[in-house]
Amino acid sequence: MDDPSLQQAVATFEEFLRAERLKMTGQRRQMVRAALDQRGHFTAEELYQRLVREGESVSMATVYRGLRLLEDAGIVEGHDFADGQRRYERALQVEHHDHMVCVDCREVIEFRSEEIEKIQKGIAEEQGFDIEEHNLTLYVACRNWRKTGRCARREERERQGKRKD
Amino acid sequence: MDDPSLQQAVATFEEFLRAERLKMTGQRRQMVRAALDQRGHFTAEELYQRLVREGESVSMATVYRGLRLLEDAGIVEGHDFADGQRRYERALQVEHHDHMVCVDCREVIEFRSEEIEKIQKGIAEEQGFDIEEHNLTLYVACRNWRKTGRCARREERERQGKRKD
DNA sequence: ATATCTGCAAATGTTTTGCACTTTT
DNA sequence: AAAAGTGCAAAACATTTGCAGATAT
Repeated sequence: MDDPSLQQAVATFEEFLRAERLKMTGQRRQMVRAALDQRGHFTAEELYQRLVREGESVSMATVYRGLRLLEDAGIVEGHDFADGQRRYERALQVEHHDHMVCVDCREVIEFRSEEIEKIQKGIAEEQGFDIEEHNLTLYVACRNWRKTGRCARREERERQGKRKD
Repeated sequence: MDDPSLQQAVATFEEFLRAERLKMTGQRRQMVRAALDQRGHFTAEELYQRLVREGESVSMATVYRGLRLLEDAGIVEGHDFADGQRRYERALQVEHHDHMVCVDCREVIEFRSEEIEKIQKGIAEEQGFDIEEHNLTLYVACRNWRKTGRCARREERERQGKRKD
């Protein structure tokens, strides 16, 4: 509630809303809070469920509409991991990165390569383009999974008691 | 009809089907033909429309079911360009490449970077993973588009008479 | 006051599925 | 004959939208 980075995010969002002549509402404020507090990547449904669980009064429609605004405002960033549901993650104070997704456990691992970024930029420029955004996702299998048909990390997590991280 | 690469694709598909104890049918044969003949990237709907236009007897359900098989057999490759529709392209005798998609005209430009591939592999291996597949898509804007709000290539295509390439 | 929001339910668009019938093997 | 494939219409999903009433500026 008195998290300074939350304060900053709310301020950023208010500024964005003002510029667009939109309004700050309880639902939107709660979405900012919940989205920042969510660790890792989350879907619209997950954010909605969380808000409901916390007793907030909000609907799926509002969550979808709000996520679009949060994304436009740069509070969250949306990704498409090709599984039919858009995923979001906080974008404020987070340096840009790409993703690896385990094809078995769906765990998302972040990574960053200055070198790849640079090459990408060069390739686009060769063709006269500017990159607006990009998606680099590696779909990976743990080595152990290839051999055993099971994912080491998933098993590890299960062993630790299924807290859904 | 006597395209050797079509013959090869059909043979490859038949082999795949046999191994899976599935059957070759007229619809599936027509799908292979049409898919290979389709230039660029196409959606399930586009392939279906084409087959219908050509007078083939096929349904959307069969196209969807067939595309999954064609993909599993390595005849086509599916991509998700985050616009809500899966796109396919022929995968036989085509070297691996990544994509740039113009955010305005949606044109798809292919490119290839040995260097990026190498770095990706290294990054995954550092974490103990093997890459099963990957998606590298640059969403780009023509420089001209940034200035004028219109896409140079789109205009060029429109000027040339709207043949949908 | 007035423009914007919200929730609801209905609509959307893509892809999948159940089922009765047809075709391959 | 048995197993698999097909078309149809219905279902499934994630996401969007129209609208009437509620709320922020």
